[in-house]
Amino acid sequence: MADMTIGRLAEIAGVGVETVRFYERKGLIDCPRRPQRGFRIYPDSAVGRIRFIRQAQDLGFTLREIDELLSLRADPATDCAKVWKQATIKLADVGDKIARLQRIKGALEELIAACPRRGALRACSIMEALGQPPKISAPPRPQRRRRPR
Amino acid sequence: MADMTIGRLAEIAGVGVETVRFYERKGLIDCPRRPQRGFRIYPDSAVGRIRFIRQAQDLGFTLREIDELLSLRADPATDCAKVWKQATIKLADVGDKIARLQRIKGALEELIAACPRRGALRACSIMEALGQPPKISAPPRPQRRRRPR
DNA sequence: CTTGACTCCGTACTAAAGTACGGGATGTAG
DNA sequence: CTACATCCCGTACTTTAGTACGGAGTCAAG
Repeated sequence: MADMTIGRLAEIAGVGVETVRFYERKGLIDCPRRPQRGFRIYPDSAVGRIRFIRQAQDLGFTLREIDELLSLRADPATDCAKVWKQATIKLADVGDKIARLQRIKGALEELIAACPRRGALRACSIMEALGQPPKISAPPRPQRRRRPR
Repeated sequence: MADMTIGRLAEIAGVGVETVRFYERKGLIDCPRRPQRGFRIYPDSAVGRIRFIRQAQDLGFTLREIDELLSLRADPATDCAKVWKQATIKLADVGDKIARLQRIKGALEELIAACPRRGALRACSIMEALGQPPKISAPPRPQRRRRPR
């Protein structure tokens, strides 16, 4: 099984047809459009690509970040040092996410263990496990904060 | 230092004032509005709350999910078994996220290790580490897929 | 050669999560 | 007491990530 139409691709990858076209517009999947009559024909590797995108999204990466992630394996013409740097940054990012998820996990486990499974709930907050100041220690009031995301 | 106005809270928590009001509207932070003249006054615990929300968001939880997460520590009147169930579900979810992030991490480490830091790039894709079929094995073509998210 | 499923493209709409705006009230430092 | 920073509320705008729609072209089975 190789080479499929957009509908089939969308189906096995578990997304809508429009989503595939959307990702194409965003440059997240290389556009194939073998125009034997205008129809897009995809290699089955496209399935993995789309699955990767969904997974990464579920892990908190934006499409932009996923694009960065994907372009790490891009054309061999790129400067390798640049790629290395990008990968290193992403690695730190991922490590950080893991650490924080592990804190949540620990807190959840504690919560679950502490729960007698009947009666009222003891004081056990997941919140305790997080919310510690990272490093933003209140700059000297630069009037009207602005924080994009 | 306890009890602050919305502006101060927003500042230390590292968000905009509007965001705080937005979270209040969404029921993510309990509305304090001690109306000694309409102004909202927050206890400093609100800082942790907001930080928690941002962290969780960064880890791929939606505000709705965060609400679920937070309501686990809610009022002691709730049935404990219900809370336990919710927590267990979330725990599985978190474990899953961690596993997948670890796969990405491994792939990134490999990529970094394989990169000689100069010259052209060897064939090394992060994509390899993911994209394996979860379980959706193409249902018998139920005509016109539909997949919300 | 018709019919029904599938594709094309562009445009428009939606939902989530904020951000910005504007006009009015309030509180506090000088 | 007056300025000026903050606060109030509601409404409107923005970005991200899709979804939906509609009219037309296309392909394959009967």
